[in-house]
Parts: sequence; structure tokens; C-alpha cells
Amino acid sequence: MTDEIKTVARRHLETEGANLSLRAVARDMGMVSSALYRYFASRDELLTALILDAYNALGEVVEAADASVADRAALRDRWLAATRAVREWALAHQAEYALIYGSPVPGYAAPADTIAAAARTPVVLARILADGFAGGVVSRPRLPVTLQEPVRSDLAQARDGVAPDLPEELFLAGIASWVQMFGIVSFELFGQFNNVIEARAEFFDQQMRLMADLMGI
Amino acid sequence: MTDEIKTVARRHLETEGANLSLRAVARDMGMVSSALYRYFASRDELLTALILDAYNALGEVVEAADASVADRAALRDRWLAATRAVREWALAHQAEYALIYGSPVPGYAAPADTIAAAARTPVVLARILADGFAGGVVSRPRLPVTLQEPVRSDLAQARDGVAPDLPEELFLAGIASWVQMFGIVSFELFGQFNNVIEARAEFFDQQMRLMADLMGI
DNA sequence: TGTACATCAGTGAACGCGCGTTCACTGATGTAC
DNA sequence: TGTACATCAGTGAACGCGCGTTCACTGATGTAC
Repeated sequence: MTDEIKTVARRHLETEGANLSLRAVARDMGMVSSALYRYFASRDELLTALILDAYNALGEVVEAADASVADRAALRDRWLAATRAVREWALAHQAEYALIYGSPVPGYAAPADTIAAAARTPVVLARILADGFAGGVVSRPRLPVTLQEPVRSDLAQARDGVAPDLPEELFLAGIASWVQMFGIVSFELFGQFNNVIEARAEFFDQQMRLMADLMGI
Repeated sequence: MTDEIKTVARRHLETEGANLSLRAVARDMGMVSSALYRYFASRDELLTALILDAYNALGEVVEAADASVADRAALRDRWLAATRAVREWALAHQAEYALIYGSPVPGYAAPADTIAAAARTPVVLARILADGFAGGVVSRPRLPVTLQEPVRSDLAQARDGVAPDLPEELFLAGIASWVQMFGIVSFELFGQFNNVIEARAEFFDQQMRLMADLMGI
């Protein structure tokens, strides 16, 4: 039943954006709005559930895409599979993507539980890079990077939980690639590529290959 | 008077996001809501004006930042000045930034007049690269790029209006840099860097230098 | 200098709609004896 | 097998609020003669 509510709510996000209306969701389910309070204590709690689900759904398809590459040493294939999975999920779930990677919902603060779910996707990407480093096929970015404090320690700390051995320079290239990937997807979805780039899938691949070159995978 | 309305409306965006309320704006101005209709035909028209203003305000500071570099051959300085201007404007005008680079406002379609205004910022960036190419200091990205159709012709077409002589490969690196810049700013503003990157200005600079390296400027 | 008139910014009431949340309740279902 | 009871999903009315937009209007200001 909570699942059914979330499903209907997701459909509403699609047309209304983050202005999610409990009453509209209830109406669509043929229920009275107060009935929803048996399942969610408030509108914000429903929103939080949707955000969590979105992070997890995305994380799941990315993990699956990475895992689907049988040759674990084929880093570039894993990278391309994982990033394509992000783009495809985003295209298929535009409203949910906007919910987690778009402008923050005014007056709503995501609780701390979302952090772990949000990390799933970047963790997959970091692991690909870490596998490359552990296997000795990549040791530094293909462009020289000179790191200084305080950026170096920020990177070191962020890296420690995920890929402790990775050199900060390489991790920086990884973050650049992570940002590039979501940047392209957001530009595509939010309209910045209108009248500029039409062959979006091919363009995305092109850029992801460029970032793979930068990381050296 | 229309300026005053827009100023108040901008203040409202700051707290309410894109759910801009005409009545609230009128209330803040000590007017009755119907009075606003003397200045804007509808809420959407006010939103459009704010979007146009935002694109133009951003474009202006970026153009000024680029122009402030006396040595026009100092491409890297121009690039860093222009991109820092984007970040600083975004930080100082977060709601307006979200309006133009965040998730689309549900039910609202930006009219065509916004296209030219939206182009101002990328045009500055493209011109820096074009100047570098015209001056002979840069001819290709620092990483090898192999372009195929249909991406090549998308790039060619987008480039023709701005920097007709630029090789497509170099223009691709420029777009990667453009995406990277807005990707970092959006991640910073929309919360993806929370608990990951703390030294944001330094990190931004670091990444912008990396992209400058990629472009070869 | 004084009067008549036009302009037009802003008013106030109304229309018809939406919302989140509370609260006492109904009535079907399942359980215990 | 049959009765008494508890559970609890869903109801419906209400509270108090919000919204965009229309429309006939007031009343101050400026202009023309």
C-alpha cells in the first residue's frame, strides 16, 4: 500500500515537479486525502521516501550495469556501462532525477539517511578506478595535476572511505569525470542542449570516452 | 516600478524557490495583488522576465570578468576569471541560478527570447578558445579526440555561429569544460558536495585549471 | 489664475479553485472464546 | 458453529490558509483651454 502510494506520487512528480500534492495523490488513488496519513506522517516524509527510493533505484541500475561486464579488467567498458546506465535511468525517470540532482525543494531539507543512498552511484565509479589502480594499469591522470592544500586533504578524506590507496591526483580526475557525467545528463534534461547538441546519446558517449582518457582507463 | 516588482520577486525566489507567488510579492510591496497586472500580464510573464534578467546578469559579469584581463593573450587567466565570475555570481544569486540552471519549472516553458541571453556566457568561453586558436597557441585538445558523425556535425553547427574556424575536436574540449564548470557549480549549490568537498573555491579553481590543461590554453 | 476633463495607478471584492493536517467516526475483517 | 470483541483502513467534515485572475471602481495627478 505504501508502495502503491509512492508509485502514484512518482507519476505526479512527472507532471507537477517537486510541488507534490498529497490531496492529488489521494484523489488519483480514489481515496480521501486524510487516508494517506495512515502511511506517511506528512508530505515531507513521503518526499523523503521518494528521494531515498530514487537514489537507490539509480544506484541499483548502475551497480548492475557495472556488474554486467564480465571482464572485470575491462575498465573502460565498465565505466561506459555504468555511466550509460545513469543517463538511461535519468531519461526514463526525469522527475525523480530532478528530485535528487535538480534544484533543492524549497523548505525541504533531506534527512541524513539519504547520504548513504546518494553515495551508491559515485562509489561504483570510484571502485572502477580503484580496480584499475590496484591492477597496476593506471597510476595517474593523463594530464599532469598539481595538488595543493586544502584540496589535497579534502580529496584524501573523501577517498579514504571508498578507495583508500588511490592517489589524490587520480581521484581528482575521477571526481571530474563524475561531475562531467551528471553535468551532461542535467544539461540534457534541463534544456541547455536544446538547439546545440542533438545526437545526445552519441555525444554523451564521446564525452565519457574523453573522461576515460583523462583518468587513463 | 517593474524593476521594483522584479527586485521583490527575486527576494521571494530566494526563500520560496520557483513557486513564485504574485500575491506574496504584492503583499511585500504593500499593494493589492491585482495591481501587479498593470505591469505583468501574468505570473508566467514575470517569471520570464526574471529568467531573462538572470541570464543577462550572469552574462554581463562573465563578459566583464573576461574583459578585465588586460593581456588578451593570457588565455588561461581569461578562462579562470570568467569561470570564477560564474561561480561567484551563482553563489551570490542562488535562487536565480537555480531558476536558469536547475530543474525546469513545472508547467512553464521558457519562450524563445531566452536563447540569446542564455548564450552569452558560453559565447565568452568559446571566444577565449577561438582567440587561442586564431593566435596559434592552441590547435587541438591535449588528449587525443576521435570524432565521428553525428557528433561532428552537431559540434560543427553549434560552433559555426560563435567560432567558425575552431576545429571540432577543440570545440568538444570547450564544451566539456563548459559542462564541467556548470556541473561543479550545480553540485556545490545543490548539495552534492556536502561532506565531500569543503574547500570549494580552491577545488573549483583546481578543476578549471584541469579543464584549461585539457583545452591546451 | 481657474475650471473641465482625461489619464491611469492602484483598490477591493469576488470567483473558483487549491492545499496540509486534525479528528471523531464507521464498518468490515479477523480473532478469541 | 456462533457470539463478542478488538483492530484498523478508510471516511467526511472542518480549520485556516493559500493561490491567479477578473472587473468595476476611486481618486490623485497632469493637461488643455
